[in-house]
Amino acid sequence: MKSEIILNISVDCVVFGYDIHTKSLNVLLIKRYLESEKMVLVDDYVLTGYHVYKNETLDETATRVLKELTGLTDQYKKQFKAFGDPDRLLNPKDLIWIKNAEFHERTTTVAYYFLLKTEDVNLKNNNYHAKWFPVDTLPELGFDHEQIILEAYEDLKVKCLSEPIIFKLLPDKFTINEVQDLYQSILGIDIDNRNFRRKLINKKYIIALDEKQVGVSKKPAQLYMFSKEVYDKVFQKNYLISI
Amino acid sequence: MKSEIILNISVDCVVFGYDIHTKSLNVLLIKRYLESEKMVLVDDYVLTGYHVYKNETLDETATRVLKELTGLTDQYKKQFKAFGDPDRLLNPKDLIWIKNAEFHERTTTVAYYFLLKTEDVNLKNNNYHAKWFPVDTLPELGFDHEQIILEAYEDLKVKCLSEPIIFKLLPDKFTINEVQDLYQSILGIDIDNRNFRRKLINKKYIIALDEKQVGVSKKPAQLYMFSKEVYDKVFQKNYLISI
DNA sequence: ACAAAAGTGTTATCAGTACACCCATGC
DNA sequence: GCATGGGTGTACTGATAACACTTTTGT
Repeated sequence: MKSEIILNISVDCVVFGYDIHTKSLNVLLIKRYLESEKMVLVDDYVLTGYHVYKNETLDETATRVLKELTGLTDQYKKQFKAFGDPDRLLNPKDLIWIKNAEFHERTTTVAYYFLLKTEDVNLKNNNYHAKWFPVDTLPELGFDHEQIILEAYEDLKVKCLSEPIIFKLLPDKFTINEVQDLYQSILGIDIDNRNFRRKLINKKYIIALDEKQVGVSKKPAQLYMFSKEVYDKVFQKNYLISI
Repeated sequence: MKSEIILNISVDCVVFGYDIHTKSLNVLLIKRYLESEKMVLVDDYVLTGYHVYKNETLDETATRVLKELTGLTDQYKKQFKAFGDPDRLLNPKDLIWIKNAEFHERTTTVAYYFLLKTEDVNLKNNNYHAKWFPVDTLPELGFDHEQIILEAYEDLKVKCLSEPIIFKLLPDKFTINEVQDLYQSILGIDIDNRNFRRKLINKKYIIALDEKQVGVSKKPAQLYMFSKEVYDKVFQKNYLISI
């Protein structure tokens, strides 16, 4: 037995996926397409999202939406902002679209972002024509979803500097250079490899494994893992005021 | 002509006010009181909040709610989280209260916090029996408002370390020691006066005025101001990874 | 003259930054 | 043997942290 939906509250999910091979931070988007006999009415992309059910929490909605699209559960997620402007769904294409959906014109959406690896998502036989787009070359987007993505990205940029969420975007076993590449992708900066390497290796919760890369056509790199247990033990708040 | 309200979406405001004299970071709460012939049914405090009107943005709702309670406009505000658990308003007292108000049982609230000075708020002839409470000794609170306040406070603690929002809680002219006291109140830590003083005075956007405190029964301290213009000019993102 | 808070300097340590070459491996 | 990315060391600089006494003022 399904619960009823709340017509004017939705959750939208910015699904960030890192492609370790192309070193690209991507966003997972679904196709929005509608045509009349004569012409294409709507043809763009949107975030995945859905209404909140009457008996579920916002977090549960987000989890459900992600599972529906990707099959994945237990991925890192963060609620980062609510978007509720009265005109956020009111440009012409969106109105056409809303007419065809069970959707209130004045819907407030609570936006989440997820962090995962593109390779964990199987896009074959996907009902939504979902596709990955690099976060810096987004396609045309419906509703206010471009703004939502950009704000999610901003939040991610800030957060990855102070919390070890970067590892949510990487496989369990990774090389130091892969972490550096990821930081560079997210932040759009260059990082000195020697300094970065020293810094990371000195962290007690970055643990060198007894393993090296296999199947690479070059010198195979040392693999490391991130230990959340050690991190939690070692971590201490610092109250450094840097204004 | 007033717009209709959206019955299941509200904005709640955590109004932080710093009392420079008692060195206390306070939260402004309003009385919730209801009695039958025989007994007191509800007697506690809640945040100020209200439904969103159909034609206003969430930010506008927050601004309106603050103005209604304090008369103030143009105060620093931040939307920090949406709370939408299906049972967030469902403990017995809250149900009694909701029966008496035009209020949907499954209301999602978008929470904001404001930063201002207690002395800027005139609580005489206030319709809501509003009262300041130190953030670390809150009274009994209705709904999920204790949780909302604590999360607002956490956000404030983090944010005041990296952005110059501290000055929103202080008068335009302040002494270095007043800034230090405020940091100590918010963060619950002790700060070395000499180090703090040097650090602050070295900032180009902390500007020494040609003025000293007046009417104090001790050595009057040098007054300073914060210049947002200089801050914006001088400010540059740093990508310091501190995980 | 006393109380109260304002204001001041030095040293040690740590972290960040800048910078260029050799090494190990697969092909 | 060569191309590719992996991996390494040092010196400089700037910021933080620890620490206690003198000064100024109002009363």
